[in-house]
Order: sequence, then structure tokens, then C-alpha cells
Amino acid sequence: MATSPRSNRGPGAAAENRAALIAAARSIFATHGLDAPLSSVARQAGVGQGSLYRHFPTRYSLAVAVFQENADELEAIASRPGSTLDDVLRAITDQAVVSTAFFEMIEIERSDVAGQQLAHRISTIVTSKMPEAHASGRAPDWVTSDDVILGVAMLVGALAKTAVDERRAVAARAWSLLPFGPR
Amino acid sequence: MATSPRSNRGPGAAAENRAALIAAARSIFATHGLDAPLSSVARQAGVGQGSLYRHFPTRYSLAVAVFQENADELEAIASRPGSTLDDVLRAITDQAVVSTAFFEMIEIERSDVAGQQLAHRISTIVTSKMPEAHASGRAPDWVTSDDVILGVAMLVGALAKTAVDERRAVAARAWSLLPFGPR
Amino acid sequence: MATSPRSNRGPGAAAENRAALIAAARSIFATHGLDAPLSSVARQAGVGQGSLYRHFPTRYSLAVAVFQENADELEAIASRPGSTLDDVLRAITDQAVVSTAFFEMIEIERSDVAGQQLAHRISTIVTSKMPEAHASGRAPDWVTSDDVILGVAMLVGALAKTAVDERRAVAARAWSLLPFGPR
Amino acid sequence: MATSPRSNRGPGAAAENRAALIAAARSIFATHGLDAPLSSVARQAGVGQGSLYRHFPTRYSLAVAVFQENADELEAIASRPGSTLDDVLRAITDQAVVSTAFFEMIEIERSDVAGQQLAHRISTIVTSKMPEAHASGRAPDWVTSDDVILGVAMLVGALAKTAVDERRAVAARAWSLLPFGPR
DNA sequence: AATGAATGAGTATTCATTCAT
DNA sequence: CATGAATGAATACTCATTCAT
Repeated sequence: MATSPRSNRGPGAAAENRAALIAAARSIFATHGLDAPLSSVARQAGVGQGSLYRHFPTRYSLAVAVFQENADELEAIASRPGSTLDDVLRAITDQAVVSTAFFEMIEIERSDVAGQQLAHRISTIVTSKMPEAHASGRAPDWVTSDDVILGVAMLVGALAKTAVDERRAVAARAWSLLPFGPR
Repeated sequence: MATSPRSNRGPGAAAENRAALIAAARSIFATHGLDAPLSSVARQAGVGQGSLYRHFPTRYSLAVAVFQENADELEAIASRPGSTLDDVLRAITDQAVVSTAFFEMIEIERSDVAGQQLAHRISTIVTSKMPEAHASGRAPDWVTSDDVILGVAMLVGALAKTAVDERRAVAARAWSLLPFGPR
Repeated sequence: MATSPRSNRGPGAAAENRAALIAAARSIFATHGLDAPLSSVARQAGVGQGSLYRHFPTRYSLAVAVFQENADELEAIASRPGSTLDDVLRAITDQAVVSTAFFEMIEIERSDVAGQQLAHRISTIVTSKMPEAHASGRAPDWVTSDDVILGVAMLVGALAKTAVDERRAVAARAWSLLPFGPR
Repeated sequence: MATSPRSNRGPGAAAENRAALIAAARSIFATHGLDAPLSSVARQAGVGQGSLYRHFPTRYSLAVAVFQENADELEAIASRPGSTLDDVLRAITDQAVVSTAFFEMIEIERSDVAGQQLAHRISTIVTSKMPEAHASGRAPDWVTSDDVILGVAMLVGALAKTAVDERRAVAARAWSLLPFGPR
């Protein structure tokens, strides 16, 4: 029952801890998947088990926090004037080469509101780029944004089982099979 | 104090047990994934834990045994006179709609010799159908058998995250995005 | 990095906090028992964990503070001119129907001085009513104040395991079994 | 994941283990209540955590196994020719002096079938003794078997908070307050 | 060769208590 | 004096693997 905390860095460490947890989770989810032990996240973050749960009551909430940053990055790219679907898909590929966890989570989306929001953000980004993609001929007219998202899922599905050092090459080949892959 | 195994069907049951384990594993891997508790496989097979380990020392060896049958089926189809790549891909799709575990395992192949053999069998099947596919125009000339296998991986990757009752539709759409999908 | 407590109402809030903690504890002890998480008390009180511990260093000290009010109420009734043992027992029953925590604590008394004092207050109240109870025949002569207190313990013991909405009925029946139950 | 069991006494230990678990649970439930850590039960029984869960999947099932023996004992006494309600109540008292856990569990009964069965067994025993108790005048005619059971609950409730070495005396006094206490 | 029980490491989660700000 | 985050011990439960019979 009684506890003897070795070092209590105090509330000031809250923000640091949160950031450390997210960073640790990003790395661990990337290497060990979304099912990795949360204890390893806490350990790598140098944070107590309890603090992890305070910041992120569920594994999912931690994942969402991690992947929010991925979505942020994609939105940043998409909102860049003149950016195209290709730019977005290249960024997605870059992210997936590092870790497929983000997209795996999106695909399981249905369970959680936060996951749905992430999915929606991606969907919005892709949709916003479709007109240009159609106009420029980079994507056939019959291709919908849902198709593109399915394509991303297919890409990620293939990458998920691929060793990290081969992902770049596999991604290139995979995109070449799809009618809207980035060049 | 002494234990009296209720029903020790004896050595004669070896073959039966093996078959029961494979059947149970197929069903459980399909519904709960390749990481499902092995104890549940033994239970559903009506076989002791020990027997499971005797027959299949590793989880992987059990999976291989299960999926050998999938490969058998594909080979049977491929060896049917006049059968085409389309037939093979349709059969693969049918299998993946039921369970993506087979293909997930193939993609992890490297860890195990038996897994590599499975991968090789699939590869051989696909390769054997490429000439016809090219000739008939069902697949562009630039598409290699590795491309087709990558396409399968992409399809399965997408299906893996899809609810079973939506897989058929998703598969159809996914194939429509690839230049060699079955009609 | 620095922490900025959102609402530090400052020292002036001490009394308020104390009261809020007691109120929250009363409600939580009633619904979740004396073992309820202290964090839930702090939360419901809208007070920091630290403040809870400052005001009440031990779970027990919090409980004592809560139940002091119960004793106050009983004393108020007992000191009413003309009030009888019946009145006291009815009040006790009313309290126990809402929450048995008060009496459970008294019975564990020995651990803590404050608990003993509570027990003593109850004892004094009951003792003061015995002469009248004996005189009026409401309690047989051989019944001592300790007997009455034991009777209360028995009642509460039975109520503790009874669903709240059945407690009133059970209490009535229990009293009917004792030679000094209120009518 | 991998485990290295120090000593596997083999299936032959099953019966021993079961018995050891029940014995340990009896002692631990008596001293630490029904909420005692199950790990302590396993430890005291000299049995692995997993074996405990194999034998008793829930805390409740363990408790039931423990208290089945109490009910057995009471039934044995009740079925003795010429035995009376007094005999039964004395046996109950003896059990409660040692541990109130049995009766606490019965009173929580509603949650579980096994608990209900235990409650039913007690009820049956008491009911079977009522006619004799009424005839002999040991219990007033208006006292039902439910009253007796309520009386037991009241007794146990009082004993639960009483130090073990005072329980005998408290029980005697408590019974003297009830119209059907054993002499 | 089969059985099924035994084992204990691993993981998730909760909560009492401390402490920097 | 308040706040609320930090800490880690404690506990429940699962499951891969081994082993006596």
C-alpha cells in the first residue's frame, strides 16, 4: 500500500513528461506495433506508470496523441499553396516508411471518436486534393478520394509486413501499380 | 494423488489429433488472428496442451500446417487445364475474405524455412500464370509475378483491417485499382 | 515548464475546502464504503489531493470528521426534552439506512483516539436514555446500555449487506427481534 | 513470454494443490477478509498463480469452495437424529467465531448462483429445525426461519467488527438479546 | 504418444502518498 | 496553504511452455 517515490520532479515536469511519453510511444509503436507494452513506453520515457495513465488513460488516447502529429504534418503540407495530391501521398509514404502504426490505427478507427476524427482529417486532406489531381491527369477521373484512401491502406498493409530497410523500394513499386501513385 | 487421464486415446490418435489441431487453428487464426492463445486451439481441438506442442513445437509450425492447405487449394486450381491468373486471384481473394492470416504469415516468411517454402509455392503458381495473363492482355507486359504478389499483399493488407462482412466489396474495389485484378 | 495552478483559491479557502471534503466523503463513504479511493473524495470535493491530506492526514481522520456530524445529530435529539431511547434508536436507524459507514467505523474504534471518542459519545447518549426506557418498560430491566449498543451493531451488521432499498424493511424486522427496538 | 518453472510437481499434485488452496484461502479469508489478495492465497498454498486460476477462475469460486465445507458441517449436524435448532445455531456461532467470511459471502449472495445455493442450504437447514424449535418453546411461534437467518446475519455483523478473542463473549450476549438464541 | 495440470513471467491498472511550484 | 502531477508498489489476470503420469 505504502509507496516510496524515489524522485518526484513535481508538477513542473508535467509537460515534459507528456512530451516524453508521446516521443517514447512514437518510437515504440513504430518498432513494436500498437500492442507494445505500455510499461515499456513509461520506462523509455523515464516516467512512472501512474503518470502515463494520468496523461493517457487508455492506450488509444496515447496513440491518438502520437498520431495527431502525423495528421498535423499532413495538413501542413496540404495547406501549402500549390501542393498536390502527389505531395500528400509522398508525405504519407514517408511516414509509413518510418511507421505504419498511424495508418493501422486509422483503419481500426471505428472503436473510438478520436480515431474517427483522425480518419476524417486524412479524408479531408485527400478530398481537397482530388480536383487538382483530376485536372492535372495525375489521377483518372473515375478515382474517388475513397479510392485513394483505400490505396493508402493497401500500401500500408504491404509495408507493415516489410522490413524497414526495404520499405522505400516496396512503396515505390506499390505506387507504380496504382493509378494515382506519386512519381 | 495419482492422476488418471480421463480419455487418453493413445498413440493411435496421433493423426486424428494432428488434423483436429489444424482445423481448430484454422478457425481460431481466422477469427482471432495469428496471435491467438494456443491454449484455445488445443481446447477447441479437444486435445491436450502437451500434444499440441508435440505436433507443433512452435506457433509458426502450426500456422504452416494450417496454410499448407490453402497452398494446396491454389495449386489445385492453378494446375487445372485452362485456368488463368484470374482464377488464381479469385481463389486467393476467396481465401483472404475468410481469413487474412495465411497471407500475413507468408509476408513474415523470412523467419522460418517452412514459411519460405509456402511463399515459394505461391510465387511458383503466380509465375506459371503470367505468360497467359500477358498474352491475353489481362496483365500489362510490364507487370511481373512479383508485382502480382505485391498486389496480393496490398489487397490482404487492406482486408486485414476490414470487417469480414465488408471484405468482399473492399476486395472488388481494391482489385479495380490494380492493373491485373480479376474481373 | 513552470506550473500554474489554475485556481488556487488560497488559504482563505481552507474552511470551505474542509467542508467540501467532509461532504464529499460522506457521500462517497455512503455509496462506496469506507474503503473508497480517497482520490475520488478529493475529486468530488473539487479539492487537490494535497489539501485532502493536509486537512485529514489519515483516512480515519476524514471518517471521524464526517461522522462527528452524525453524533451531533444524535446528541441533538437526545438532548431534546422528553426524548426517549426510541427516538434515539429511530434516528440511528435513519442514519444507518442511508449509510452504515458511521457505525462500522465506531466498531473498529480501538485503532484511534478519535474513534473512541465517537464511540463514547454514542455510549453516553444511550446510557442517558436507559432509565427512562427501563421505567417505561420499553426495555427490560436486565438490558444494559451496552446491550443496546450491541443491538445497534447487530442491526447495522445486517443492514450493511442489505441493498439500500430494502434496508428500511429489514431494519424493522431486526428491531422486532430485539427486546428494545423502537416501535 | 518464456517461463522457467522451478519445480513442476506434475498433475499428480492437482488434488493436493486444490486442497492446499482451499485451506490457504480459508485461513486468509478468515484473517484478512474476502478481499484479501489472491496472490497471498497462492503463496501460502505453495502453488503457482496460474494453478490458482485454473482451479478457481474467480475469487468467488474459491470462496464457494471454502465455504462449501462450512455448509457441509452444518448439514451434518442438522441431520444428526435429535439435533435441534440450538445445535445448529451453536455450530454457526462456532464457525463465525473463527471467521465471519462465510456468512458475509452468503449475504452478498445475489451475485452468483453458487452463492445462492449456499444461502439455500443454510435456509433449508434452519427451516428443517423450526417445527421442533416451536414445539419445544425454544423459539416463539411468531419467529420464522427468515427471522432466524436474519438473526444470524445480525450476530455475524456484530462479530465481524469484533476482535477474535472477544467474539465468544459477544456472541453469547448477542444471542441473549434474540428470542431464539441457543443456550 | 497423450493428457492436462503446474509454473511464473509479463502486462494492465489502481491508488496511497509525496512534493515541486 | 492550495494545487495537481509524480511515483511505484500492489494486485489481478493471462498465457507460453514444461513435465509427471
